[in-house]
Amino acid sequence: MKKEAKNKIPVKTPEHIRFAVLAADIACFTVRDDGKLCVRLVRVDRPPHFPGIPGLPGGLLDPKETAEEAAGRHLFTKANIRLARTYMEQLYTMSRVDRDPRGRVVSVAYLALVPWERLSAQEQAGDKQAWWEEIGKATRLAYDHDEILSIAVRRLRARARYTTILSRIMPLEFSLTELEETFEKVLGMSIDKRNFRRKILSLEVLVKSDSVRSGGQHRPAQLWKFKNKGVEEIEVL
Amino acid sequence: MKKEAKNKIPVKTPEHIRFAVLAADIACFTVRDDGKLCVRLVRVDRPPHFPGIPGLPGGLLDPKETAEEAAGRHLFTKANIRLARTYMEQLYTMSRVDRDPRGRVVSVAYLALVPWERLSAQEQAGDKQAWWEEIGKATRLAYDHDEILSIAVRRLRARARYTTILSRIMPLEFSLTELEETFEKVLGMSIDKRNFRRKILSLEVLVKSDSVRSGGQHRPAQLWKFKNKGVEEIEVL
DNA sequence: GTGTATAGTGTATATTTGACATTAAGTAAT
DNA sequence: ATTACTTAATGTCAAATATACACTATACAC
Repeated sequence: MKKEAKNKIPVKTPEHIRFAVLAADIACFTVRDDGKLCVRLVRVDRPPHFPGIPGLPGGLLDPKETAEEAAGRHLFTKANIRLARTYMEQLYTMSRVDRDPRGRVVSVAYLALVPWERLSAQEQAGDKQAWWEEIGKATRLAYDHDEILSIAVRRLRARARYTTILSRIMPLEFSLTELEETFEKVLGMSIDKRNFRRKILSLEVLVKSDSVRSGGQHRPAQLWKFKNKGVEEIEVL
Repeated sequence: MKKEAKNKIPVKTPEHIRFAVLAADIACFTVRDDGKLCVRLVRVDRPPHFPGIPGLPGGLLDPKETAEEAAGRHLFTKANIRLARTYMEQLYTMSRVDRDPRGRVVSVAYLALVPWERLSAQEQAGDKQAWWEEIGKATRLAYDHDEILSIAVRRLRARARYTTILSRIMPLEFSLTELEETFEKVLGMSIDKRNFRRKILSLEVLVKSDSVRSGGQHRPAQLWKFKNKGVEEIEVL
């Protein structure tokens, strides 16, 4: 219990005053080049409750920091993912009184997306401190991070259907097959190739790139990119 | 209204520790019997910054309380709306450092809906402390409550389109015309009567009630109710 | 019984969706 | 250069859904 002092985290809110410790946690997703939808996990080392247990990256807010800024900072310091290429939106605020065994900590959770292609070798890599974990591999996470993760996946699925949010997890240029596979991975369903192409092209959110993806021993694929960088509210599927 | 609370609120978070004051604010909507979409406002009396300025109901979290519990409590104590008949969902967490001139206060905002019909006479009433204000009457609100309100209206509109959330703002029984008018008010558009009826009935979320609404000097309307109490994820319009 | 006000209904057309199979264009091996 | 292989790219028909639009029904007040 005296770990607290060492970590400098004030873990007990006095009962009679109404301060709380604020944290930000991030569910950061990518689609790895093997096609798997993955989330960035870190080793949470807080005995006795969570000795070497995995969890989402996160940490406390500094006094002069918004929750979003803290999320970006901790995503970098804890999980080694730089914010620059990362899309982030607020997800849900977790305020259960006993969610942190050390004391009252309210956490603002964020959903983040980053294209695998835009991660550095170091960011793609995993080690004992931080790694990419395939979604669906049901690991038990520290605190209420299981719940955050499940809210994040639900939200990602919903937003994939009626916004262009997946533009923020795709590489700059991609083939229609790659885009379709990303939809299939995220939505967990298979999609008819011809119908998908007709629909996504009719939305006019894509533009042809100059280049093609050659490499395999087969016909090269035309590459496309999203017209706009933002996340647009358009019914996709 | 506890006057003592005012004095006991620590308004300045010390810079060197990472506590924050936590609050919950509520954007609570109803459709008044005159058909207007309204939000519940309260008088915020915090000179020198907000002397008698309107704002959303809200207040601080108690140490043993979730944000949602605090939202329900303050909705009652500040705005005199009982939670029992009220639907509530988390909206957004506001964490700008200077959002409260008194010091660092992070607020978890909630979206609430309540059927006008289920409000008591006292809850329907307005006085100088709390009242129903028509949406669109651009009053400037205290803190960042303008922003919360605008996020809430956007969210309500989006959710009205692909969920049955409006079931939570309708009376127990209603005519199809009344339901259509609610959609029109919330979405800010006019809807074809016949197409609306065909669509909403095809979703099979409504059941006929036994009664009709008579009263005007015209043909009485069949009344309907929602099959389920919950908010279902179905594409409505 | 006449006037009035809102409730309630149907149809034709355009658009979108869903199901489904073949040809096109490169690479590699012979 | 021919062939085998692999993924890219494309079209059509039927069904479902969306849109546009106008008249009849029923209760009440007078």
